[in-house]
Amino acid sequence: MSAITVLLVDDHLVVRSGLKALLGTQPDIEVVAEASSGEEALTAVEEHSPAVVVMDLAMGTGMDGIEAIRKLRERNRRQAVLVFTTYDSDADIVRAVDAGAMGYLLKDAAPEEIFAAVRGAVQGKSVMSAPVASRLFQQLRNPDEVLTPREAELLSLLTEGLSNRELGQRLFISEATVKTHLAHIYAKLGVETRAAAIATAIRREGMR
Amino acid sequence: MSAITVLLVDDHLVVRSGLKALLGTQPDIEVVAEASSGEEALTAVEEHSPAVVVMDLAMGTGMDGIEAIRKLRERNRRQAVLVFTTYDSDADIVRAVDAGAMGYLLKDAAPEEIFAAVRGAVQGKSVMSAPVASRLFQQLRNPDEVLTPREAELLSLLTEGLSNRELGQRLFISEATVKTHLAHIYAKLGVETRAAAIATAIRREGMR
DNA sequence: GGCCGGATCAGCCAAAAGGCTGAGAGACCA
DNA sequence: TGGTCTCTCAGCCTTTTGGCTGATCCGGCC
Repeated sequence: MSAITVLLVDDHLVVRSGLKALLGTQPDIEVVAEASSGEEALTAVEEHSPAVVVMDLAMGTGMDGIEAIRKLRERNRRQAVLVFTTYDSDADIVRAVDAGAMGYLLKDAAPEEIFAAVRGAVQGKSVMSAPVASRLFQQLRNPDEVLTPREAELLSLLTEGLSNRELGQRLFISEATVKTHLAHIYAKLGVETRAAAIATAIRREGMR
Repeated sequence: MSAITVLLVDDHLVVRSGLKALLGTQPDIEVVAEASSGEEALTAVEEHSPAVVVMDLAMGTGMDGIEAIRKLRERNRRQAVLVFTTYDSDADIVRAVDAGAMGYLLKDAAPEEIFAAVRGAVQGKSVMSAPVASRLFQQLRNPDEVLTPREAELLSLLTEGLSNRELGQRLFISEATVKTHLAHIYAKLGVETRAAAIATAIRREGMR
């Protein structure tokens, strides 16, 4: 039986070669190509038809990882894609899964975990790192922590550094209403100050 | 003549093995040890006395890279340390250089650049990636806008959402001093509130 | 029709943050 | 030696923010 063919996509050469070395230790896995951007990934898939694409979400320039996943899946709905990235941001996880990723691994994952994810991906299995999974579970268990559209709008403006007065003016609501919304947002995010809310929002949702 | 001995410090296994593979292609460079945390790095240096320590700043748990550099340099002022990290944040650069780093490389650096930095470090030369260098130049042109190491440290903690009291406790200074530093930071960043400072810092510095 | 969640607003009070001035200690440099 | 920079701290005052309670309005939904 032939080995599982893999395409690596990451804009960092050292990460690619590290992952290649790691996967190379497995006789049933073979890295057949590498790409350093979303664009390159698309052409590399055309050329090599890898069984699995292992992709970083953060690409320095051009198309980002999410967009690349979406395009890959548009062209071939059977294409297995694994996300292999540094940060476990709620927003990124949701967006990646939505775009069609089969699994979501963090870069500090154990080698065995990575091997298992690659093998699982070709069988259509979904594999994700424990921290990622726990985040998703928490979202499912606690729908109370989901922001309403208006709250999300406020939070987004909050991360631009606006004061309550400015928020009110921008949204055509009174300062009192702003404060009410903020109180709800703080409760849902589990913080007590606007500074912590901003920090949490940016780190958790990938806002910037 | 013997090879340049190197200790790799990064909490991501794939990055370590990638870097090791890359450096292994050079006959005059030898990776003699690896560490996945600041604590491990300290003991590994004791044991192997590497000529150069190549270190990521962002360590998942425990001592961060900056702290590790400081401790290494306290024990041996001749220890060459190269920072090898993902983001070119102003604050991190200033703090790393202040802590005693000899060079500052980004993870997407070209292999030749990395080799040159390692070779330069043992001779006491300072090497940095082009984007990092340009940031420093810009700072030199506008010295009024350059944060002092202490201010950068505060700003970094600020982006974690801490209150003035918490900042004081964390840094072992009074709340009054915290407020003084913050006032200076706001002036240099051109903002008026901590929320805006956090937003600016994160967007401008790539902090997270 | 009644219930509920989301969005809107008000008032009151305590805590936190910010603006301002002034000042001492230590390092570094000309 | 004197000047400059950084870090440290204090007091005073105003503005902003956050916690709490209670209230109205509207659109879906059973």
